[in-house]
Amino acid sequence: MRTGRRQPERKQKITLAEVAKLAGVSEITVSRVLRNKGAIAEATRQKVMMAVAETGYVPNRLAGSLASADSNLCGVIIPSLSNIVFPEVLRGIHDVLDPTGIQPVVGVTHYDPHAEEKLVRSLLAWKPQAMLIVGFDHTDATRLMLKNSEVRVAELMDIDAEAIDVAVGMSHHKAGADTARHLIARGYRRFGYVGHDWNSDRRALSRHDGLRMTLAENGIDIVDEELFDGPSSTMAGRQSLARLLSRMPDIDVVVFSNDDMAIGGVYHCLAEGIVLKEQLAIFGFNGLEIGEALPQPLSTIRSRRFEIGRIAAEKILESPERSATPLSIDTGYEIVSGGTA
Amino acid sequence: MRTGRRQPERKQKITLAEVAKLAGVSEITVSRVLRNKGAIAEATRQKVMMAVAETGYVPNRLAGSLASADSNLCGVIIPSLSNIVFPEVLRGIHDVLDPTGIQPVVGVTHYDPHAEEKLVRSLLAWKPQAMLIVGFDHTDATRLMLKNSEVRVAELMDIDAEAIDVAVGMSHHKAGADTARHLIARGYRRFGYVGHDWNSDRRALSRHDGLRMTLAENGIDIVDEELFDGPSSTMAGRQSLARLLSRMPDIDVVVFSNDDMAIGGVYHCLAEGIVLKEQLAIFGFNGLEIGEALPQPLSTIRSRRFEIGRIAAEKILESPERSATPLSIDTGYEIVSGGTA
DNA sequence: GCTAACTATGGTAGCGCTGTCATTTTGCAT
DNA sequence: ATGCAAAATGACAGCGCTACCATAGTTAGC
Repeated sequence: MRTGRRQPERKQKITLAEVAKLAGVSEITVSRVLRNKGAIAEATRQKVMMAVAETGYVPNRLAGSLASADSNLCGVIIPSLSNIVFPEVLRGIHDVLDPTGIQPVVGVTHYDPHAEEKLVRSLLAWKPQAMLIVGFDHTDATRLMLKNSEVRVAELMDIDAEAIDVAVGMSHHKAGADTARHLIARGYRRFGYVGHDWNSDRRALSRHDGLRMTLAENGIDIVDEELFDGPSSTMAGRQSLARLLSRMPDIDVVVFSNDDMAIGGVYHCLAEGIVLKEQLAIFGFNGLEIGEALPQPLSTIRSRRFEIGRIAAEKILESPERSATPLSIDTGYEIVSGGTA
Repeated sequence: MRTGRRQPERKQKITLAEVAKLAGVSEITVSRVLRNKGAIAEATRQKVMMAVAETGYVPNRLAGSLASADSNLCGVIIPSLSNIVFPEVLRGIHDVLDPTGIQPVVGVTHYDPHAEEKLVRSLLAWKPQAMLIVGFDHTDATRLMLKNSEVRVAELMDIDAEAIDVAVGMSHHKAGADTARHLIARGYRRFGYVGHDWNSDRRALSRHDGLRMTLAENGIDIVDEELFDGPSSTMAGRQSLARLLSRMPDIDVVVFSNDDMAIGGVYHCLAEGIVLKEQLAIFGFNGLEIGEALPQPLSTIRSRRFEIGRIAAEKILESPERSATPLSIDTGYEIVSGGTA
């Protein structure tokens, strides 16, 4: 007897064959019923559905995908789950994938390009329908794998570099520049900056560069900067602003690397009785809901995170073929005047 | 000629066979090298690795998992991506899965048990190693599928019901009760409540029940409640508190359904010049970082979201077999006295 | 020198599906 | 009846891997 050669005690799994036998039809017919493919007589469909219900059959997508060379999986790679912005992008992606039945497999890099490389490698092994990946900050190997993989690739959040296939996002450099222009127009001249770890968050660095360059073009220097060595957080923003002000009390506006940090700055002012805008202006980045609800809504730039996810997913699903030339989609942003600057 | 029968122009994919031919060994040897399985001579390993590098071979996990009946995929089902708490749980899960190479496939239910059912069905089709799912609020069909699936199942966040396999979380009912006791001990007697949509967030309802019951045991009624018909948000909290106070100005403490809402309440007080704690006390739930950084740190209950994810994932990986009797792990919580109550 | 016990490698048969093509059955105009 | 297209169904091979078993080469023990 050679049957049942492997895993002698393998769980007596229900397969198409059993369902087919019970329904008195062939396997392929069951398969067709389950996939709504091809013409099926109503009576047959019912017989099959009953057999499916009776057996509690659960199809094996591993087998199905292998046979049809079409996995219904989609790789999503984000840098972090600690910050609400990436889950928001994920949400946009999810909203588009959900009705199509494509399932996201999520990887988190912790801002480490080598971790990203490993992730890309192992996600590609699932023959995904597409790969959605945050940023341009890849290793050469990663870029090569993605290029060779023939799957659609979307790079998210940023459009300041050449895409592999499609990039969906905004120019962070330009956002930094616009921040400078906006604040100069409002009369601020003595700029401070409070940021977090640039090594991980390249986009924050990009904004800072845009800010600094445009200020410089207008003959303005950043008076002082305080960089927190770690991920952004409200507490880090609060403490960093305190340190900055103790060194340089006569700054009149502080640009923060993002809203988390900026809200911390607002909290510092509230705690110290510093009158926002009059004594000190604060400007963030992201446009989080929690900044909007502040007594004085946070002045910031609202990025369109949900849309970035949504549009990227849509673009990628549009066609299984990569576009001939890399495409870059600018989702733009909005300057929120707010009440703190 | 029957070869290349399907997808005549199918991408000339590199398979184990090509690598094997190039390396001058058999397929199985390549497979073993790649999986570090069985004894391989160093010279052979090198030959194989060179062939792999040369061809840019990417293994096909669909085939591998099908053959070995072992998918390395893990289903994760959460209600929402809009609230930071679920990404935090995801992070805990991710931290454990990452080193094992198991990849999470994420589904989002939007608090809809039928959406959850569909997700469970389609995730089970991937023959996942385990399923991690938030809450107990399943349809009968969902519960049945999970029970029959033979995969390990962890239900997260809550332990107030019987688990299918393992539950990891805390008692929300008890947290509500402890909130009541804590606030009574601090001398508060005129209680208000501000909440959000209970139909979706059953755990918030559970906390409310615990609060109300324990207050009642102490002869205290909730004076007035304001329920926002939608998901929790800072803005909703702010506006709801305003409405509550306009009806009932002489309340001395308001319990919020969670920190997002409570922080909105704090903002309202800051905006209206209501002195926190003295004129009005505010109490939240979750223990978000952003509440901690407030000028007066938010009084709240800190749930251990990251740990819930971590412990659940660890428990599930411990053994591929389900425990004989359902297990319930209480990760507890911590009352944060804070500065607002 | 000869068996025992490894170590290293290969042959082969599926895993559970689906694509292709062939075949049978039906509907309907003639 | 008759013919013919369309509708239903089925047979079969194979997707790319890995488990199982077999075999060849290598060392050790006595």
